[in-house]
Amino acid sequence: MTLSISTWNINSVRLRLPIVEDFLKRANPDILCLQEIKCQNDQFPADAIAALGYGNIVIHGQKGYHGVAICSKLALTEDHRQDYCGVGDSRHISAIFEWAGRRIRIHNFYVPAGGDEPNRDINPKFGHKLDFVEEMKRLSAEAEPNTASILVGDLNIAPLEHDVWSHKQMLKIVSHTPVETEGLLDVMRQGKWVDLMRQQVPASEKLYTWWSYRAKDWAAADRGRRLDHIWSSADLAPMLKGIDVLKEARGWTQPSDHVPVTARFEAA
DNA sequence: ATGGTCGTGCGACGA
Repeated sequence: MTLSISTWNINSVRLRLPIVEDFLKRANPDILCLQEIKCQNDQFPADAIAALGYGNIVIHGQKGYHGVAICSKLALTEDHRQDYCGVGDSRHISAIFEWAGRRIRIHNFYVPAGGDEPNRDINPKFGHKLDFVEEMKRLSAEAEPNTASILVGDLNIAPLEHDVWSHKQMLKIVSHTPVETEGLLDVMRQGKWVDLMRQQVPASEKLYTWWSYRAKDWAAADRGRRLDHIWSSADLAPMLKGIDVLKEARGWTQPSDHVPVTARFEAA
C-alpha cells in the first residue's frame, strides 16, 4: 500500500500546463499540490489534469497572483481555505483523504515571499511574511482527532544552514534571515511537524528546490535554496520511503524556478 | 558586480 505526494510551485499553471502533464505522466503521484497557479478557479485547467486520472481537484485561485490547488487520484473531502493575515490572498487550501485505513488532512501553503528588505519597519511585505509565519504556529499536526496531517508547499524560507548555497552570505537575504528561519523552526516545533525531506537527506548535505531566473547559468552557479517543503505528523514519518527532488525540471523548456518534490510512503 | 528574469495583463507589481 503506497502513497506519493508531490508539491510544485508552478508559476502560472496555464502557461506551464504542458510540463505539468509531462510530470504527472512520468512521476504519477497520487496527489499533486500546486502553488502560484496565478488564475481564478474557473480558469484552472481541471479537465486536462482530470484526464490524466486526477479527477478530484480543489482550488483556491485568485486573479493574477498567488493561488493554490490540490489535484488528487484519491477522493478529497472537507476542503477548507484559510485566509492567513485576513488580507484576502489565496495562499492556503486543505482537504481530507483516506489512505491505508487512515484519515489524513493535507495542507497546501504558499507563504509570502517577503520582498527584498528584511526589515518590517520599512518593508510591509516582510512584516506580512512574519505575521503569516506567526499565524502558522497555531497549526498543529494533531489538530483533529483520529486524523494524521501532511503539510506541503512553497514556504519561501530555507531554514537550515545547508538549505542555501552559502549560509554566511545569505544571513541578511530574505528567505534565510534568523527571524525567518527561527520562525519556521518554531512552526515545526509548536505544531509537532516532522521535516520529511531532512528525515531522508542528512542536514549536512546541500538540498535545494529553487534556482533563481536571474542567474546566467543556474546549473553552473548552483546557487539554490530549499524553499519547498513536505512535513507530516509524527505517526506518518516512519512510513516515509523516499524523497525525490526533480532537479532536472529546472532545465525543462520554459521552466518554473521551482522543481517538483515528491514524498513516497508505504504502509505495512 | 546593488544587476539580473519571470508572469500577469497592459501599467506596475509581485516574486
